[in-house]
This record gives sequence, C-alpha cells and structure tokens, in this order.
Amino acid sequence: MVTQPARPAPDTSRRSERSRRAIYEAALSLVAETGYPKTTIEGIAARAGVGKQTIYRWWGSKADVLLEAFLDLGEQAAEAAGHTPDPLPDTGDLAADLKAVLRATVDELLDPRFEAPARALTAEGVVNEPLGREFVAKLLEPQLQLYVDRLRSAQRAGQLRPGIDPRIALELFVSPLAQRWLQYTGPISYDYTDTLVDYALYGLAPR
Amino acid sequence: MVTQPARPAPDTSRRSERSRRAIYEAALSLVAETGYPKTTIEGIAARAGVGKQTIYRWWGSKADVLLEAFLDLGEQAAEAAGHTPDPLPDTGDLAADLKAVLRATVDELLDPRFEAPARALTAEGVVNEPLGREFVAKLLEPQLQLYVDRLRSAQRAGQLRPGIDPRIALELFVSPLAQRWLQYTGPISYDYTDTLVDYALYGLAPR
Amino acid sequence: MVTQPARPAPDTSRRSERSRRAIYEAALSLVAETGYPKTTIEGIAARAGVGKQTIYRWWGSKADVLLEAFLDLGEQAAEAAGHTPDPLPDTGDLAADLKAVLRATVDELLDPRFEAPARALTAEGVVNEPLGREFVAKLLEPQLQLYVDRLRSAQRAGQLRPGIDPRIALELFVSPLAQRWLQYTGPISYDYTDTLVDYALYGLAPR
Amino acid sequence: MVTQPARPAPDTSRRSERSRRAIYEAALSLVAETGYPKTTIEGIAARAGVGKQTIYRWWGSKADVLLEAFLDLGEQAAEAAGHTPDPLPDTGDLAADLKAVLRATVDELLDPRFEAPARALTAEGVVNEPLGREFVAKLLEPQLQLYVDRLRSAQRAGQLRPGIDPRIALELFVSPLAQRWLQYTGPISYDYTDTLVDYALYGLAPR
DNA sequence: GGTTAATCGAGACGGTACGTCAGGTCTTAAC
DNA sequence: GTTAAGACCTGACGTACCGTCTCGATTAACC
Repeated sequence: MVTQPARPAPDTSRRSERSRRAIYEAALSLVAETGYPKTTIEGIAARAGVGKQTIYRWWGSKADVLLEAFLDLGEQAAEAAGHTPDPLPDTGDLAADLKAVLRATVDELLDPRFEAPARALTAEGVVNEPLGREFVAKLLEPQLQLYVDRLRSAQRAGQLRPGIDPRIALELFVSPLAQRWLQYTGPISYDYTDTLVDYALYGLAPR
Repeated sequence: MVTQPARPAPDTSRRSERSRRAIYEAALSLVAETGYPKTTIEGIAARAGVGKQTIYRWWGSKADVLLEAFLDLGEQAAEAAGHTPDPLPDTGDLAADLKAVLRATVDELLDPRFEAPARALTAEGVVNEPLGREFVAKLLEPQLQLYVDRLRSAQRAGQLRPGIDPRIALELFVSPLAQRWLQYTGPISYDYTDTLVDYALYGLAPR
Repeated sequence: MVTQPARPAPDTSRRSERSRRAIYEAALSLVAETGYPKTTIEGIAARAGVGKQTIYRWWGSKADVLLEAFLDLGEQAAEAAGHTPDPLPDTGDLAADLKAVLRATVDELLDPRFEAPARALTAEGVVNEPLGREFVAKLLEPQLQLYVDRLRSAQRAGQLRPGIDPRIALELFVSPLAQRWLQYTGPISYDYTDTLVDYALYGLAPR
Repeated sequence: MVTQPARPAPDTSRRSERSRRAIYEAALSLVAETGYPKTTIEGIAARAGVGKQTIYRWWGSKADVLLEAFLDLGEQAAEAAGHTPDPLPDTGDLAADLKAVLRATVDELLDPRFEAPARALTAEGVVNEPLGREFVAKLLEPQLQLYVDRLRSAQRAGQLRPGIDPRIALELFVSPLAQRWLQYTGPISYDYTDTLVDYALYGLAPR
C-alpha cells in the first residue's frame, strides 16, 4: 500500500466486491477519457455509483485507486491468457527473440486502453516516490525479470558475454524505448527497436 | 509556447522584469520545498509579492511558469559559465569522454536544486504532450545534440562503426540513466554509468 | 424566494442549523460594523466559521442572506414578545393612537441595530426589483396592514370619512417619515410625526 | 463635492471637455443598460474611450461620476427648456395645480431614461449619507422648494390654513408617491396622485 | 510659434472578492 | 457495519475590477 491509513482498518470481509469493480472501471475509463489530472475522486464515485467515503475508506489517494485498478487490469488479462506471466520466447536466437518481444511492447505502448493509465501512473510515480517504487515493484520489475531470465539463458548458451550483468544489459534496449515513449524524444517503430537490439548486442565500436 | 492565450497579447515592452524574476524564484523554491502538486499559483504569487493576475497575464498554467523558470535557470547558469553550452570533451578517447560526461550528469541529477523542478516538469510532460514536447525541444534535445556531435567526431576518427546512427546510439547509455533516475528502477552511480558506456560501445554478445 | 437556483435543490432536512444561525449573526453584525457594500460573502463565511460554499448552497446572493437574516431578527423579536404581531392600540382616540405608534417607529428607525440592515436592504431593493418586492411583501406590508386595520376601525367609529381608502390614507403620515429617514430630506422627531398626523387627519385646507 | 481628493487638485483649465461629456454619456447609458452594480469604472472608461486615470483624476467614485452625469442631464434639459426651472403653475386653484404637477411627475418617474440613474443614485444615497445629502441638496430640495413657494402663495390666497408649515405639508402628497416608486409598495397612477391631493388638502377626518 | 508641463489613452501592477470546484471528514438512513 | 448520499469546512481555481502607477503622445497655456 502506498498510503497506510492510520484509522482502524475496515473489515475486509464485509467489503462490497460490486463497488470495488465499479470503482476500478470508473477510474480507468475516466482517466482514458479526460486524463489523469481532470479525473477526480468525486467523478469516480459518481460514475461508479458509489459514495465518496467508500473510496476514502479503502484507498488513500487517487493514485492508489488508479494503481490498483491498473494492476487489476493486468491480472484480468493474465487470467484470460492462462494465469501465469509467460516467460520470453527462447528459440535459441537471442536477437530474434528480443526483437519479437520489443515489437509486442511497441504495440502495447500504442494501445490507447493501456496508454492513458500507464502514463498517468508513471507521471505520478516520477514525482511521488513511494508510489513510483510500488509501481515499479508490482508492475515493471516483474516484466524486467523476464528479460533477466532470457539473458541468463543466452549467457549459458554462449550468446552473451559471461561477465555481462543481465539486469543492466536489458536496459540498453528497454530504456531507450521507454524514454521515447514517455518523453516524446523520438518516434517508436519496429525498425527502431530492431536497431536497438542490434546496437546493444554487437556494440557501437568497430569489432 | 505551450499555451496560446486567445486574449490580446499584453504589451511585452511594459513588462515588469522585477516581477518576472520574483516569480521564477518563487516557483522554483516552492517546488523544491513542497513539491509540484502542492505548489499553487496563489502560493507563487504570494511569495513573489505579485498579484495573481500578473501570473495569469503572462503564463497559461503552473507548468508554463515552472518551465520558463527552469529554462531561465539554465540560461543563467550558462551565462555564468561563459554563455555557450560547451561541447562534450574530445580527448580522442571516446569511452573516457562519455564516462566523464555521464558522471557529471549523475552529479547533476542528484543536485536537489535541479532535481525537484526537473522531476516536476518531466512528470507533467509525460501526461501533457505539448509541454512534454516543448520541454524536450528546449532542454533535452540540445543536450542530446552534443552527444550526437561527439559521436560523429568519433565516427570520423574510426572509433565508432560507420553505419551507426548517433542519435540512436546515444540512447544506449543516456536512456538507462534517465529511466533509473525517473522511475527508481535502480541505483545511480559512477560505476553504473561506466558500465553502461562499456556495454554500449563493445556490445553484449561475445566478440 | 428572490433567487431560484437552477441546480438541484439541496436536502433541507440535513441542513446545519448551527451554520444558518452563525451566518445570520455574521451578516447582521458585519453590515452594522462596516456597511453593506464592504460586507462580503467571504467575510460573512469567515466570521461565521463556515465555508463559502455553505452560503452559496443555500442563498443566491449577499442580499438574500441579509434579507433572511433580517426577517429572522424580526421573527425572533416577535417570538420573544409573544409571537403575534400586536395590532395597533385602539383607545378610541385615533390621533393619539397614531401619534404613539409613529413615535415608536421613530425610535426604531434611530436604533443602530435596526438601521444598518434596514437601510442596506431598502437600498438594494430600490435597484433590485424582485428583492424589493419580497422585502415589502414580507416586512413592510404586514406592518402597513396594521394601520389599515386601525383605520377601518376608526371608520366604523365615525372618526374617519367613510369614502377614504385606508391603504392610501396611511401613506399620508407613514411615507413622509419613511422618506425623511431614507433620503435625509429632513430631521425626524416626535414633533414632526405628531404634526404629520394632525395635518393628515384634519387636512391642509381651511375647514 | 462628495469626495475631496487630498491630492493636488488637477488643473481644471486644461481639462478635456470631450472626455468629460463622453464619460457622462457612458455612465448614464451603462447604468440604463446593465444596472448600477454591474456598471464599473473600467466599463465607463472603455465605453468613453478614456483612460481609467482620467476618471480617477476628476471624480472620487462611481457614485460621484453618476451624480454629476445625472445633474448634467438635468441642466441640459433645463437649458433646452429655457434655462430656469419653471415655478409651479398658479391658476388660483391649488388642488388642480398640484394634481397637474404630480401627474407630470408620474410621467417622469416612469420614463426609462430617467428611472435607471435616479433609482441608482437614490439607492446609493440611502446607504451613503454624504452622497445622499448631496443628491437631496442639488436635486430634490430645489424641486421641493417650488412646492413650498406654491403653498405659500395658496396661504396668502386663503386656500391653505395659515398655521400650516409648507415644507411639511408638501410631504403629504409628495412622499407617498416617492415611496410607491422607490419601494414598489403600490401602483402609481393619475388617480392615485389625484386622491393624494384630495386627502391631503381636505383631511381624513370627517369635517 | 516654439517650449513646456499637465492631461490624455493605454494598460501593467499589487490586490480583494467573486463564484466554482474538489478535497477529505462527518453524519444520516437504508440495508 | 458497510453502504450511498451528501452537507460540511477548507482552500485553490481563474476572472473581474479596484485604485495606483508608469508610459509615450497630444495639447493647451505661456513665453
């Protein structure tokens, strides 16, 4: 939890599942429609057909609500897709596997249903450290771990120099994509991510 | 300009320089002290000893004020340091030069006077595309251009493969640092940036 | 009601009686102390220890607030004095009765607690017809009706010409006093009101 | 003058007659169109094509401007009509003369060009004693003096009891009309004013 | 007729209050 | 005991005017 309410924790067992779901949906749709700053707790409560207090009872802030709603969105997607986050593909060809995964990421980043809340939460996290850390821990880091796993496998297969730290290595192609998406520092395309993988694997200096 | 006020543009020649400076200082100090969301236009006006309307006359939003204040901060620093943004060092050793510059960047990112407004503006830009683009165009891109210049020079010197696109290449070491700083995805240190340069220049795959 | 707010009427049953009373008192005291134009809604809210919105929720304007406060003042006085507005005295001597009542009115007009809000509301009503009409209907006309009743009684007793319209007749002594008070067209005294009654009852022309 | 500005009196000889007239017209038309409270000094200046300071240089308040504008209106009307305020007609029949004059007053009170500023100034005067007194001294009292003169003439002709004070007597028919107009306490008509004259001259009590 | 000083139109300035919106707390009635 | 509803106090929003001030540019009085 980002915010630990000091008040006596309400009784979770009596919580209305109906309200919880309605709040998630209201929060996500409002952020998508009007943007994060114009999304208000009152607005979420109204659209969800819920009293304001019901939100304040269970969450500490607008950011908290949205974070949980977004996590829930991911869990629902995972459930639909077979419940466990799939590991990265491992065909033996590291470059090809990375390019494929990054191309999928490009698609996701440009999906409007994903983009609005993801941007909103990232922005909030930049300026609100606890939320930022929670966002990373619950959402980003698990994803990055999949890259770490794939890179380690590549290391065992001799496709990656043994001394390389996979946690840092992955940033060479993930972070540039993230920055372009977040900060509008450049266009995002399959070509671009393919190039990133090539540069990162084979280096910039002449061989 | 991020915001084009529809009303007839006020007369710039009669603008109070005193007020402008006071507003910059108030905005920067308030953001540093209380954070961006708790910084209000009323607060800036009060601390600057200025009427609210004087802010609304010249800027369209809190973000606009802070962006200009931050740009001004940079210009003042540049002026103090001899007026032109220095090109990156070019000792002939590309790796060493990049490591030195990134170490300096690390220092800057951790300087509290810089950090608060930079985070605030970046966060706002993530969620507010016009402002984000202006932030990049006026602040980030000029910095990145220096890397492009240095990398081209390295290309001419045969220290960089000829086919490499410098604008993409620089992201291999700049973006990871940016992401760690922005999203708290990992610690920032000289070691880390040195490693980034090594990985990027010599690649991850066995040579 | 002077102002019918278009928005959904708030729930009267949950209204805070405490706030309502505090607002009345604040409004009356501020008008008495600083005058009507310098009395602001913000000032009333602050002195009443109330949010501005609580005022805007229940009233449409400063004038509305003051009118209700003033009506309430009258009701409270009436309650203290036995709840029904006393009819005018009827000793059988019309001239004496009218003189006595007008002398009491003179005293009231010069009472500072009454004067400030009464002037303020009258002035507002001169320029704001709906409020003026409501002021008259709720405050002035009930008072004048007492004169009508007394004059009718005098008519039955043969002390007033039968053809006389009491509603007009009463204006002969009431309006001059009102005008002197409102417009500073002349001094106000017992002598003056006594004279008015004499002139009005017995006429200006030689008998 | 209602307000004596403490600052060094500006040089009257260099005053712009053009601006003065334009300000009068702007003030009167704005009050007629939008009402006194919504009439602002900025609005008057804008419509008059005049700097705000030009108003503040010569007048102390919105009320001052309007009062002078209204006085000027009267002077212009007087000038057009032969320059001296005509005395009341004196045909020898007091009742008829008074009825005629009051009928003319009824017409004037209902003339929209006159009504808006007259109401505005009266209302302001109710709540702003100095302005009220000036309004009376410069506008109302001169008019009432004409009644005094006519009543004295009637006294000499034996049509009015000798002991009657004309200054008070006139109020018996003037004040009721004034109150009905100002406070909406009743309709205004020729019948009504005729009745007032009859009641006042011949009294209410049986003869 | 040229000089000069005050007035002029304009409008930026530091302020105050406006009326609105949302935040977060609290109370009430229904379930 | 949680819920929907919503009144409450608080405080920021962005706007409108206030009355003061500073600018050139007239413009009228005086030399």
